[in-house]
Amino acid sequence: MEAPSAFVDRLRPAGGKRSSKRDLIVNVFLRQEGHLSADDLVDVLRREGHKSSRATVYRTLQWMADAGIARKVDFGDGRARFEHSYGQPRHFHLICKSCHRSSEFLSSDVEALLEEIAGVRGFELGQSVVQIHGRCDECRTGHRRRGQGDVPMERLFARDALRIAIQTERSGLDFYSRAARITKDARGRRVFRKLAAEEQEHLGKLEARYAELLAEDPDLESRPTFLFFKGAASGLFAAGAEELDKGADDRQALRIGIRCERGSHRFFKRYGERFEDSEGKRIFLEFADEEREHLELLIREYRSLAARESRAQSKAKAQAQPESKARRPRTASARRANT
Amino acid sequence: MEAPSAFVDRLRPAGGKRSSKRDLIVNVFLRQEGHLSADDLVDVLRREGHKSSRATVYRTLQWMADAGIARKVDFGDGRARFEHSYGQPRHFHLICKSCHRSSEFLSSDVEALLEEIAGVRGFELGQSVVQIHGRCDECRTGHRRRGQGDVPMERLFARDALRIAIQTERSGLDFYSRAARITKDARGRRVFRKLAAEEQEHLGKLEARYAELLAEDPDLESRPTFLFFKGAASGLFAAGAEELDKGADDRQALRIGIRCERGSHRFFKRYGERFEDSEGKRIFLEFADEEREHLELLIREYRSLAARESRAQSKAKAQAQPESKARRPRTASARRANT
DNA sequence: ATAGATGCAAACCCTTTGCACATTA
DNA sequence: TAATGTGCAAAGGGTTTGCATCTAT
Repeated sequence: MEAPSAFVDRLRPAGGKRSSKRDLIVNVFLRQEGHLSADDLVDVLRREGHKSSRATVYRTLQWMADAGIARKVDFGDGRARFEHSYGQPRHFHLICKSCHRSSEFLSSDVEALLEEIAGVRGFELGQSVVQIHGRCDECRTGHRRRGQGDVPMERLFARDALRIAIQTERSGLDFYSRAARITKDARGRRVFRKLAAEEQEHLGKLEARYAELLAEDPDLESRPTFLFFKGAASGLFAAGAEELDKGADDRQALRIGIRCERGSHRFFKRYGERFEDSEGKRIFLEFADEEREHLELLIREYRSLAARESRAQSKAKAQAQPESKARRPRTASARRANT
Repeated sequence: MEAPSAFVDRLRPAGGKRSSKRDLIVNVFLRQEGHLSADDLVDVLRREGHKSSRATVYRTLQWMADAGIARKVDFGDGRARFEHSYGQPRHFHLICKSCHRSSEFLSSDVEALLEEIAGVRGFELGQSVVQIHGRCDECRTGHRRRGQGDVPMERLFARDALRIAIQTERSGLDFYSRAARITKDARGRRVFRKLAAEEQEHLGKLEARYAELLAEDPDLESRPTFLFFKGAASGLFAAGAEELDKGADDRQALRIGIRCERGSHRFFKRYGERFEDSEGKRIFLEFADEEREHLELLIREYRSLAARESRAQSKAKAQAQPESKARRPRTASARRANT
């Protein structure tokens, strides 16, 4: 969000010389919110006391689009509009045909479907356009809602990413608490407790960051959802917890945990990578990292438990050589878990 | 698909007088496939030996759009294109930025997500635009694939609707066969057998229609998927069958069946209603109707079974008055099923 | 000094409109 | 006859371009 000029400097070598006029236009453009047409931008410049010819503005907008600073969007009203892409994840649009304003949203679910469709059709996916045309809340009801254009999209993205992460963390915490409760093996119990504690701690951090975000902008919480995210990973842990409740031994509990963490890790990694540079992306990728660590821990523990059991088993066998068969409850259940 | 002129006649009163020129332009337009710009249409007319001024063509295209004969689409290249909407469900586009051709697809899953998003944002949903911009298969690989523009979209729609219906029907058949096998009550077994037979019969009809479609156009099967339909109802019956395998008594089997049919009915009704007039729509709605009938039959049977059981129970109670407790296996399991 | 940026006006492209004329109801 | 469609050319709006002029490297 900060240092847009540095950002632009990085992009500058993309083509051409530095020039005070272009710098000016770029900076003014980056200060604007929403979707500007070329003429809108000319007006803003004029209002700020600078005069530039349309041609230059058009050329600069083209230059920004090429450099990746701006994105051209077409709302079908005959004129091209531009939005800056600095720190803004690619997003889709809701366009009110009545007041002609537009708001943004993002849906990984939609993106995933489009990706899949493109794949099936043998299409190399470029940019996708998703526009919902209709009448906005205000135009329908006549009531003015909390403003929409004021909050930087990145903040909304971070808010929603945090919400999803928190929800997932909560499910994870619940899962590990239950797992710790039902695990008989002392070491395994310790591992689950540790993971529960970590989830707890991370949850605390996420909630603190969430509170911080809200403090920076008290209106933030009441704004409409920006990031739609249906196939959330929280469901995985919830399902895992349900499985635990149906009765699971230590090994199964570990297996379920491994499955959940693996899914969760994939999920956040995948979606984190999909988004553009922003706090939301960072949250998802950090999350993915943490889940990976948990995953590795669980796998180590699973191996250790298996090794200990097999040692215990051969020991029991050796002791019970004269007897017909030693009971091997853990091994039996593990075999069941394998199917 | 047939009688487009009748279709146009119905639309005609929408405004204005009949005129030979307009008729001509409309008819020529309706004969074209794909997405025509105004100038494309002028060219086609000229090639067929008719001369019309651009102005008239523009006015006629506008008129067709107003009348609902044509839809204006904007691929972002500065010119408006038109596609005829007669018998064509609303659809989305894949646009090749290399060869500038475009193909269509339809995804109920995407539509459902957009609907949901619009709802959350308080948007009254109008038309949605979904465009996947990228490079098409041919442009990427250089290989020419089976042609894409030749098959009327409606036929693809019907093909895919049939495929989905057939898949669902198969799952349903499997479910009812299993249910019939495990049901102890003779009447209930008969009901399941009847339903299985009906599914079998309907399946046969659908497969016949599918074969017919393929016979009408042998290339049809090899064309890429047009209708993407993920949350298919077939999953419901498969899950139901799985539940049956885990052990279910007669009552539970009926309950599961009711749940599946209800879901299936809702599903096909909902999606059938979403599409525009076409064979695909008809298939879905017919399907929904059939599922509704099955649903009603199952519910009747469930009530009948419950009544018979309760009669048997009170009779047993009366007979066994002196004894300590009569065994009531069905009632006990029914109680379990309730939770 | 020279490649590149700017400003102006003209050109461009797609589309709509004004107006005289032709057609239809 | 009154209302509507058609053709032509002109105007519109958004955008690009040619060219002379500046300005950074």
